[in-house]
Amino acid sequence: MFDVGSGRRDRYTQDVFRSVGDGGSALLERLTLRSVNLPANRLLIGEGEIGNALYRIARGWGYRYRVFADASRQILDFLLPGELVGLGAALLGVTDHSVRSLTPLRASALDARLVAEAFRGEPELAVRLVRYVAAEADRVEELLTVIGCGDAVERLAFLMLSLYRRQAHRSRVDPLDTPFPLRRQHMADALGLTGAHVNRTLNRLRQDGVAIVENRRLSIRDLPRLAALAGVPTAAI
Amino acid sequence: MFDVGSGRRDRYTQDVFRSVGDGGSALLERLTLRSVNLPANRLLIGEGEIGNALYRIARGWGYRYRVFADASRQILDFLLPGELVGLGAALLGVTDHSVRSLTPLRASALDARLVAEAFRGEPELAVRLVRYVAAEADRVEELLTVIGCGDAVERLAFLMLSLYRRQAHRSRVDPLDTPFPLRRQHMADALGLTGAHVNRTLNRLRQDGVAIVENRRLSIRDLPRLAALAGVPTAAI
DNA sequence: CGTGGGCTTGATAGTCCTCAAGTCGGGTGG
DNA sequence: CCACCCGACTTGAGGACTATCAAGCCCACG
Repeated sequence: MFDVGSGRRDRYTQDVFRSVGDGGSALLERLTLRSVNLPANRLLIGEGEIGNALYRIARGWGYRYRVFADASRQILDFLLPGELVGLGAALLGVTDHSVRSLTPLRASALDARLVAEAFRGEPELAVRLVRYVAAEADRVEELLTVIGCGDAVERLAFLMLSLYRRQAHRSRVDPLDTPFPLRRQHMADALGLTGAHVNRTLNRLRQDGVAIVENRRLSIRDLPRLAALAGVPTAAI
Repeated sequence: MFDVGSGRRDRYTQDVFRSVGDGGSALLERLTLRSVNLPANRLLIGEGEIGNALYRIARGWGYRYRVFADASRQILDFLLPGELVGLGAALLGVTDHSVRSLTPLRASALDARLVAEAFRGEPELAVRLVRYVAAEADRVEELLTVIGCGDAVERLAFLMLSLYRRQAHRSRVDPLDTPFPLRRQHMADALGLTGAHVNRTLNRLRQDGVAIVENRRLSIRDLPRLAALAGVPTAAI
């Protein structure tokens, strides 16, 4: 008996295929098509082509975004090594977002029929896939909340904490020296700010001894304060 | 053979149980527990209790929201008659949002085991449920985009258009006289604005002949212009 | 070494918020 | 039936935050 909605607080569901049993691993192996390599800042999936494309990121970071009025863009989520790309869209059919590499990226393309087969014969895997999508949606809702309610300092604190925790969840990382490959403009586009103001706000966070972003790395100097700014109850750190 | 990610552009997936076949209808009937009635502005599901609660709205509107830093709130989505409440949370296990009635509300509670049973023995229904969650997530991403990229006029235009289209999708409604039971504060909390500024912006939209909100009803006077403001390509109206 | 992209910083302006007072309308109790 | 009352709406003035625009700097890279 697999558990659905059993209350596990597994918000950062990753490694979808790990410990799924023979069926899941076999499916994964059988449906891996090819490997792609991208330099930084290239289109992996264009707006509209989603639905057939399904990738698993082997190395590097990416992000998915929507364009607004053919002018600006909103980054919806960042994609870390080990995570899946295009799963949510594969379930809905089509969505209007694109995916781009943030750093040099290596990903393996999966056959989108994986999803259909999972639903047909691997309910346990299907549940994992759905949980994955729900966790993605949860992150977007968190981001929406901090953008709708918070000022620039709180938004940046949230972004730092969120990306730090996602990395810490999957591997041991030093809070004082975490990978953080976003440029100013990426933070701006994710948080509804401008690059210039992101820069000013980062300065303030550094001066206040909260956190430092430098050389594509994040150094968290005061985790409790960062979490407080990000709107996270201190108990949940 | 049921279709998964087949490219159907069914973004407003509703009536999840309609035409699912015997299994789906039987499940729905068997797992309907009781009916609840709420006056306007009452808590239907509190933050954290989600996961076991699953409702289907029979009459009235609701909305789900998150609180930020114990002070303000972000409305994530509105819930219209016929729609499901708590499904996304039932899949993930727990999320930190609450659900409240916007108008007087009648809803029937469903047994959350519906989800588990669907995955075990009704793959077609499971796919529909997942599509439903994906469509919800899609709406949240649209909202995030317009809040991150647009000004007050564009945000309000988006909200009007979005709620109009969701109603038009399920029943014939007059664009010149659509139900729109949100107060100023609801629009503000959904769009990252203040009630006062929502009011000023509504005035401008009325003076510009785009749309009028009055007496809990929306009157769209210039649909193409409204859509353009909302960031929707004119072809997609 | 030249070059280009990203970063940094300043000055200015605009959007939106805050606070507050006044108005309106619907519901309630006398 | 009327007076009251409370919540929602409306509008104004002032201020805070963030955007815009622009220029110079630094560094990585060819």
